Formats: sequence, C-alpha cells, structure tokens
Amino acid sequence: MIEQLLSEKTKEALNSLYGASVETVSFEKTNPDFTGDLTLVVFNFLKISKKKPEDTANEIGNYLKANVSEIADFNVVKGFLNLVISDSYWLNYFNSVKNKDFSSTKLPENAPVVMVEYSSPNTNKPLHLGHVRNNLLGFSVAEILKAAGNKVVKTNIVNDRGIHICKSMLAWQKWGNGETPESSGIKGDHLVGKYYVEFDKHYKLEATDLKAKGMSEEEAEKNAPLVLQTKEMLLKWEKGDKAVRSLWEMMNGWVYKGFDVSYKMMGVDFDKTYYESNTYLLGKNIIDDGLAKGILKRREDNSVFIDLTADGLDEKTLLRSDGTSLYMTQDLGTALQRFEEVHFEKLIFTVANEQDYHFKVLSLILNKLGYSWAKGLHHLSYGMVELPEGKMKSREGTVVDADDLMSEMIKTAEATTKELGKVDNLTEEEAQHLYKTIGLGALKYFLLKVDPKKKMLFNPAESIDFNGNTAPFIMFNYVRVQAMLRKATDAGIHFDSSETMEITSVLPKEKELIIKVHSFETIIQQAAKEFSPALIANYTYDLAKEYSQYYHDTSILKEENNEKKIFRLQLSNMVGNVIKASTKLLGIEVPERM
RNA sequence: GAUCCCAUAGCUCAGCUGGAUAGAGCAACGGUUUUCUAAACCGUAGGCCUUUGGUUCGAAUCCAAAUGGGAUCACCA
Repeated sequence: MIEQLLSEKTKEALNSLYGASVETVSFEKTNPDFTGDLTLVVFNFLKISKKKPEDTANEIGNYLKANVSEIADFNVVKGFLNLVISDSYWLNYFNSVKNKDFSSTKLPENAPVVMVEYSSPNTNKPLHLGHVRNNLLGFSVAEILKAAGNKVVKTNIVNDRGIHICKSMLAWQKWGNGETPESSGIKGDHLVGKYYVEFDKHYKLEATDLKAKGMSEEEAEKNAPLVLQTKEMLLKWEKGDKAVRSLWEMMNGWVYKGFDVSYKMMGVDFDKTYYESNTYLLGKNIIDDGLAKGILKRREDNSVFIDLTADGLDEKTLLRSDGTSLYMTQDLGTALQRFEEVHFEKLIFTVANEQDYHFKVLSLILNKLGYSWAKGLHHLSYGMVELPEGKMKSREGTVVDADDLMSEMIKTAEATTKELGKVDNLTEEEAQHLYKTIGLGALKYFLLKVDPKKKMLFNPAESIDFNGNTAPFIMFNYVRVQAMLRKATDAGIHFDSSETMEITSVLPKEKELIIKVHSFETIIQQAAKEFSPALIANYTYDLAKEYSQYYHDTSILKEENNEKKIFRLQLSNMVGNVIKASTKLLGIEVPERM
C-alpha cells in the first residue's frame, strides 16, 4: 500500500529535517480541484518545524521526492502538500491485479471465527420489510467479514415458542375449520399469520366488551377469555401436552416451509439454526455461577437480580420468584453455549435498535461475570423501517409483507425491461431470471445503501427507483463491459492474457479508475470494522459511475492503437470484476446481459 | 422522569478518525444518439450542514446546552 510507504517516509523526513519523531502520519485523497493524488496536511508539524506552512510543506515535499521513487512531483498550496504518484506506480499495480478474481478469498488456517446472528423470525407470522432489512444486513455483513479474512458462521435463532405463538395456534383451533396450506393454497407462514391477526381482532372485541361491563382497561386486557386460554395453552405446551405439541409442530412446519421459500428468494442462508424451544431453559447455570461469585443477588421472594445502578442502568431481574428464566437469562445462556461450541472471536447480533438496552445489559452482565469472550459481543443495531403512517404492526396487519414486496419488485423489473425492449434475444427462462436479478438487486441495494443505524422511511406508493444511485445502474455498467468483452473476443482480440501492455501514460479517468480499484481492499476492511454494507454500496456506485463516464468519453474497441485498445479492455474487465465482487458482498447478483 | 439514537438541497441519502470552494441520486429545467447497450452522458438551478455557546490556526465533523423526531427503561419476548 502506497499510503503506508509514504507514511513511513514522511516520519523519516520529519526526523531528518527537524529531528522530531511523530507517531502517526496520515494522508488523504487530494481534493479534485487540485493537482495530485494524495495530500499531507502539514499544519500539525509547524510546532516541530518552527517554520511557515508553505516552507514546511516544501521541505517535506523535497525530501519525499528525492527519497521515494513513486512520487513524480508535488505542489504546495498553503499548508497542503499535494503529492503526485507516478503513472508507472499505478500501472504496475494495474498489471498485478488486472486478471485478479476479487471475490475469492483464501482464509488462513487460524482466521478468527466470527458468528453472525441474523433473521431471528417468530413463527407466528410471515416475514415483513423489517425482516428483509435484517436479513440483508446480516447476510451482507457476514459476506464482508468473510472477505476481510474471518471465518464466518451464519446463525439463525428461531423464536418458535411462547405466548405469541400460542395466539395463532388458538385462533386456528377456534376458527380454522381445519384449513391447511394445501387446502387453502395459502403459503404456510401467511396462513399462520392470518390467524395471528384473527386472534387480535377477537381479543380486542372481548376487551371492549369487558370494559363496557365496567372493567378498567388494564383489567379487561388481562382477563379477556382469549388471553386466559392462551396462557393455559402455553402451560400445556411447557408440560409437553401431546395435543398442543402436535398442533405446534404442525403449524410451525407450515411456517418453516414458507420461510424457506422467502429465504431462498432473498438469497440468504445459515450455517446453523437454533430453535428457542431448545434453548429457552439455558442460562440457569450462569445464574448459579453469578450467585456464587456474589455478583447476582437473591431477593426475599427468591427472584434473582443484578444491580446495575452504578453503571447508570437499572436493576435487572434474571430469574423469576418461581425459578423460571427470562429473555435475558436465555440470552446469557445461548451466548455461553455458542462460545463453548465455536470459540468465536466475535459474536454479532443483528437486531433492531429497539433492543439497544437489552444488548447493553447483556454485555455488561457477562463482563461482570468475568467471561473474557464477552468483549467480542457486538450488537449490530439497525434502525426500524417505517411507513409513512408510522411503525409497522403485524398484529394489525399494517405491514409491508416480504413476499409481496419481492414479487412486486420483480414485476416492476419485468415491466421496465420490456418497456426498454431488452428481452428480444432471451429465452423465457433467461428473461424470468433477469427480472428476478434486477428486481431483487434493486430492493437489496435500496435497503443496504443507507447507514444501518439510521431508520428508514419506505413509501410503498413510490416504487423503488431503477435510475441513478441504484443496483440496476450498477448492473448496467457491468453488463456494458461484458457486452464489449464478448464483442472483443468474437473479433479475436486477446485481452485476458497476462501480457503487459507497453503503456506509458494513461488518461486521467483511467488513473482514477485504477486508484478506485486500488482502494477496494481498504473499503472492505473499513466496512468489516464498522459492520457497514453501506460503505460497500456507495463504493460500488462511485466506481460504476466513474466507469460510466469513462465509457461515454472514451472509445475502446474503436481505438486504433492496439496497445491502448487492449489496455482499455483490460481496464474494463478489471472494473467489471470488482463490480461483481463488491455486489456479491451485498448479496446482489449481476446479470451478463440486460 | 432517566438513558440511548437521529437532525446536511424540495425528497432520499453521502461526507463525520477536525483540513482547501459541503457532494451524489430523485424531482424541475435545458442539451447530447448515422459511433462499443441512452436503464447512459453533459449542463442549469437548488444549502444560516436545526439553534446557541465552547475547544482549535482551522468545525457539517469534537464537547456542552437547547429545540424537534424516534426508541428504550417488566418477575413480556
């Protein structure tokens, strides 16, 4: 990396010129309005040099030019030292990576293990837009971490038990008339979700009824017959009641079949799937351990808690007075279980920001209990997706359904593609695949290009764009490259040999493209560090945009100089390779034609 | 009441480990096609970077407060 070399040499310069040693020296990309590639801001060194900014910059510049062969020239504007890196440096770099497969990563044996948990669906309803953001984020972060040199284990924990699951079960029992996915033709998860909404409808009626009879709102909500029956059902489930268990298994089975279809459509997968019904009792041994260490305390009524008031938080109960465990207890237990299973360096939880508090407490407790691995826990917190009318609520049916949204996107892609008349040479199968690639790509990019932690507004009335900063634009540029390369191959031009072209100078745009590709590695590392697919998305867009301008202004196949022509083809090929690799990190596939 | 997150063009967002004149896309207006895919390219217009104070040679960026928006603070998950 050129930055590293320059940083070292600058330290050397400061030492030799002013006899001072500086810890870190960093460069930034030169502002496009000035000449140069990298810029050193010298204001920080004035104390050392005891000279004017211009003089300091000039002295450092002279030293670097004399001692670093990669520096072709420099100029000084006020306190800014702009360095021009020689074309030959960039060309050497270009030649070393022009045929590289940017998407392959070879992991060292001892690569750190990172577990990424995402999705975590409930089995009482189908996936909605919020889940889509979660799934895409989790999957993409996993891909990015892989590319950054980690061994990644993708995990899903299915919340398959609990009072909310019993709600749809009870409603189906009461009003389902034996309806099944087969008999109704409704996708399993949607069918179950239908009864979840049904439950809420009846429950609200009951509560209103009780209120009319003089109960307070709170009483009415607690004493609605449906609520009591659900609690009873949960107790039966916990005791292993045969009828309840088999109903549970049947309905969950429908849901899993449905989820599989949605996951496959989204293009996400998991290495491990956990079920809450198997893990909800975990964590009690941690409690015993904490009590023994005196970090957890037992109340008079036998419940167990931890006092976090000294850390600015509250008292957190970890065991009910009847000895049963809670959400937090369970999460403590599963974290420990996972560490014992895979010895992760990091454990990433992809969960919406409404649970920031929960994860803060979780990490704090584990740290207090002295588990050294707990510092590897990270909550990948993302903002909620909101609709113009506010938060989505599954119970009330005000959600953007994941399956509906995806098929809507594919339909839009189909309509647009046909309108542009781009399907003439495709078989029906190829065309269908193309619509899916474009539609889902547009959706994925739309959700991933925004900083994860920001909440996002989705207006279903305004369909997702296909122009500008979008996946179809990026794909379009990839496709243009492929079309051109096919044409070149047909004409018998060999651009993919490792042969080095005798190019001595490059166009400014060509240099920019090489520099852009050069920074791909750094961007991956940064995205991995910040768990941010948005960085990859924006990088890819910038690259595609620059290529688009280059393509527009420069003739490639029509270039008469053969060396230049081949160089340009190689450059295009390289840009295509990077686009393919970086979109892959977002879970986006690129088509070969469109 | 307490804590956490957010605030940049009409809209959606970049930029935030302090640096030069704050960038894209959409929408608006105008232009480019006998030339490698026009889902493209070029141009015009659009900004008290929410406000105030502080730190600094230098602040959209760091600190504090205020305002507005969101979330959380169960022996629910």
